[in-house]
Amino acid sequence: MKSSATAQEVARLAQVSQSAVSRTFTPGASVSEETRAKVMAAAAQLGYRPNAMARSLITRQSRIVALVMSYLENQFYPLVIQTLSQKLQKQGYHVLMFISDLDEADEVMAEILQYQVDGIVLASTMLSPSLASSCAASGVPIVQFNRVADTSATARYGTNAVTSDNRRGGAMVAELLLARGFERIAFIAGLERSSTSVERERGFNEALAEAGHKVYRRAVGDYSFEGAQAATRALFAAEGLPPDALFVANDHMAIAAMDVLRNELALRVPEDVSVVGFDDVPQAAWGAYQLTTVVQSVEKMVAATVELLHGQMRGDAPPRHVVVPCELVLRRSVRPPANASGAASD
Amino acid sequence: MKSSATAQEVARLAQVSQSAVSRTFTPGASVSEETRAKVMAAAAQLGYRPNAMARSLITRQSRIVALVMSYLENQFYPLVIQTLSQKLQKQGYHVLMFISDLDEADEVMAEILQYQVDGIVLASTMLSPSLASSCAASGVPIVQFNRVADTSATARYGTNAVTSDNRRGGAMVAELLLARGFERIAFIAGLERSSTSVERERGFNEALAEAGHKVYRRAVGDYSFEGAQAATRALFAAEGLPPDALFVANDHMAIAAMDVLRNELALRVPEDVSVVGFDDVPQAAWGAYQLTTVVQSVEKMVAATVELLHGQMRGDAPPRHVVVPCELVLRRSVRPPANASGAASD
DNA sequence: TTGAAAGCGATACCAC
DNA sequence: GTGGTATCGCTTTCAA
Repeated sequence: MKSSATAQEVARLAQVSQSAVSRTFTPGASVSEETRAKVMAAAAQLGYRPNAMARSLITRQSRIVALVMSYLENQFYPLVIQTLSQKLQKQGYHVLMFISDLDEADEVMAEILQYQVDGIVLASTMLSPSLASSCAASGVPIVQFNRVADTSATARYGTNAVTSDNRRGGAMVAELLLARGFERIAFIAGLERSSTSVERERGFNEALAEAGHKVYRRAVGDYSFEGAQAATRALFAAEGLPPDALFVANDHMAIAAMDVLRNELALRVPEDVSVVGFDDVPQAAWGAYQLTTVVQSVEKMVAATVELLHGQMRGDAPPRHVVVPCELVLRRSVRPPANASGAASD
Repeated sequence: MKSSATAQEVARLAQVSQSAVSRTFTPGASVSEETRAKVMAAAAQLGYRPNAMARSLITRQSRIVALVMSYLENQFYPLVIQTLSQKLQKQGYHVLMFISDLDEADEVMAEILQYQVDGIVLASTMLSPSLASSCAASGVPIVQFNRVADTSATARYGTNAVTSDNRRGGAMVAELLLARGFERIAFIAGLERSSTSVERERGFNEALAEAGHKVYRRAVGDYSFEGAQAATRALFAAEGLPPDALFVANDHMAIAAMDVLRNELALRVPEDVSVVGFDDVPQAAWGAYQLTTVVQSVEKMVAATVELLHGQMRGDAPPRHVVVPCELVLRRSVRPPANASGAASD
């Protein structure tokens, strides 16, 4: 048996019309209990399942959402896949994965459109103008996840976005480090052109400035493990006193940084240098490092994404940029206040 | 513009038949340069892309492969997604993701089959007999990745599998630990019913026995982070001398174990206890721990999977169980030989 | 409630 | 090489 049974065959076996079969499998259609029973019996016997391709050809709904990502090394993204996929599955949608380097985005876009997807989620990838316009042209709703293209383009093409409050998150880090009395605070940026890195740095710098401080040293890690390792080496190889605190634009890079600090430079964290990250990676990632980080909730972000997508797919709801608040979670990679070493208060 | 252009419209604009349009977009069809040019121009103008749904309806090929996974916490699996997705994309296939808890496997299966996928990759999930039979019935080739159901079922339904040489890998660990002179070697198992854990343990025990040794203590971690933490606590809380070496059935759990050793029990790795894992997780995961591990190459395993799938989809090639060799990679989580502490030789 | 018939958008087989 | 036509499996009017 190569192909599974068709509605035609089920109809024949059940002694009803093909339409009846169709109705039986269409929620909320009018079928008598009797016919339905006959159809279900026949269907079960033949192992019949409606052909989603044929169905979507006519309903113009594939119930497929495309998820585009550029790389999964960063532990944050697997979590996104899992959460998004599960939430969508509950609503009867499915995720078609596209791994794409940034330069082949247009090619990928063409493939996506062929599958008549109902929506697109763009994660860890910037929406190029050409991509945005081909989306707009095809009328497929698209949500940018975690990163946004420059707002001008977003506004122009009416695209949606879900990000966390990166700017505020960056500020929270600055406030923490200043309150703990650090004096030589360094920063490792991600991809210079990504909105996440830019916003986090902006908030960070603003808060430092407000307190009359400024960043001590700065390097770029391009959101890669290797890049962050190199950036860390550079920050600590420069002449003058080494940094006493380090804000890294995401957890993935923060882990790389701590790896270098501990295993190459023989520095202790947090005794010699404190480290703060950003994102939300599972404990398996930050475990050994007990990384203090600004957590952006995958759960909330994905929920917002699904909701946005839904609204767009129904046709109501205008495009929006949803900003999810984030939260600072203290762990042992930041040195506690000097006057409170040990006991908490009292 | 809601829906994109159809071949019909392109044909009209290009002043050719719809067939000509179809041929233009069918690699290796016979179209004159002239027609092709006319069609391409019209297509470009209308933003035409063939509708994959309609196409697959008639070609009976969706060029979609379903990937079923149960959880992505284990860093090994994101790598699998990425590699598999990229390799398949290169061949014109795409990955439809299904996250499934083991108990809802049948439900998921039904959904998968609706999409007329060309193949199924089952990772981190066991193939239940019912699942296997519904696959066999539908004639969709299926490859079990990394785990296998009991071989009897595999043979019966003629399913494919790709695993690494877990048994030999387990033996390699035993040989290493014995050669280094450890005496109280403990083991943390994964899911007791999974072939990976069973085979790794079997090889491990066999090699120990061959040298006249046996495992000192044993606990079960169920392949979860929390389970492995608890298992580690149990192993070291038992009365008597604590283990001096620990073989953990996968890296994900090994990281959890080392987390407990270091952060809860204040033990040093490898000075107080050596640890060995299994799998192939990225450096971001093992970095701080410098975990010694048996590496099963994702690259090779995925390559084998794609090849298997291909053979099955073409119809030639019999079902096979491909066993990929694995390799022991030494890092600092295992104490070096006592007589060679420091310099390597000389 | 039911069945017959008209497509959805593309491919494949056919004569020309 | 090209254009007509049947067909893929299903949903959806529309009469009955």
